[in-house]
Amino acid sequence: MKLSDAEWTVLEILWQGDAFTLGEITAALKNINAWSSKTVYTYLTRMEAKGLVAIDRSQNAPYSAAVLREDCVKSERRELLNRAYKGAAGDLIAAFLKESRISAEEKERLRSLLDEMEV
Amino acid sequence: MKLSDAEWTVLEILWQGDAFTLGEITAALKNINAWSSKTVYTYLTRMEAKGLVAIDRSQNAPYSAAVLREDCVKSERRELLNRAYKGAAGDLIAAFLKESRISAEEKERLRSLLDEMEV
DNA sequence: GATAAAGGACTACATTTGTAGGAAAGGGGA
DNA sequence: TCCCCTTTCCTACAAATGTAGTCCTTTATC
Repeated sequence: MKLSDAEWTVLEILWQGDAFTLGEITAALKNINAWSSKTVYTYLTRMEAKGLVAIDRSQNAPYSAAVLREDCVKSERRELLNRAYKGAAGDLIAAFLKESRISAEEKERLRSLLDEMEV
Repeated sequence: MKLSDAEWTVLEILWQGDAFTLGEITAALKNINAWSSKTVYTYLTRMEAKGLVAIDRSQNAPYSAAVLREDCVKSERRELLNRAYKGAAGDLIAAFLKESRISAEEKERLRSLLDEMEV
């Protein structure tokens, strides 16, 4: 499932807790997008239809995420890897290494990861 | 600039050469998407309006990419890094390392990159 | 010179996404 | 009990995207 920016934004809120009311979600989004609660509601119901959000209409905090953040992140990783690097993870990793400033501890961590990997 | 799947597909063709005719592009896409040449033409002109494609109507091979692949790849990298990792490149790289099988040579290459990086 | 094939310009139409407005219903307090 | 605020549901409407069709012109070909 490919998420739009708006969908990703909504899910980021939902991933921060268990279940929310419309008001809570709208309030949490205030700092990011000044969406009307109507707009937020539209997103939530459309995302329910896509299986991204669960709505339990019997609860007073009906809204929750229906997908795991880790799964979404993984599919974004796959998307980048295949689209831009045709699966060549080494190149991708090298590109990230080159353009990011990584702390010494991070470097150590990555080195250990490399060591631990079976070939 | 955020590219849709279709736009990316078209650009992948254009990046393979200098300038193309509509027929060449349509033919090259045959294996991937069986788009009518009309559809391809629509994409090309819309992408011209967005500055993604250059059309030199005085040439017989009028179509070429107006953006560099490397720039598009870079912006996809940024997108993933910020969206899914909030800029934490170390985590992102670790995730790619963990889920990809990387050859011994690649591992060496990455190790060297780590060594070369100034902190 | 007539014709077919390819390309260009314009138009079309459905779907998805962004962004709400309005009407109705439910719940909580004066 | 009545009113107000929030929530729901339904509807709307523009822009972007996916996917062509039509009609006209150019060009190569017989």
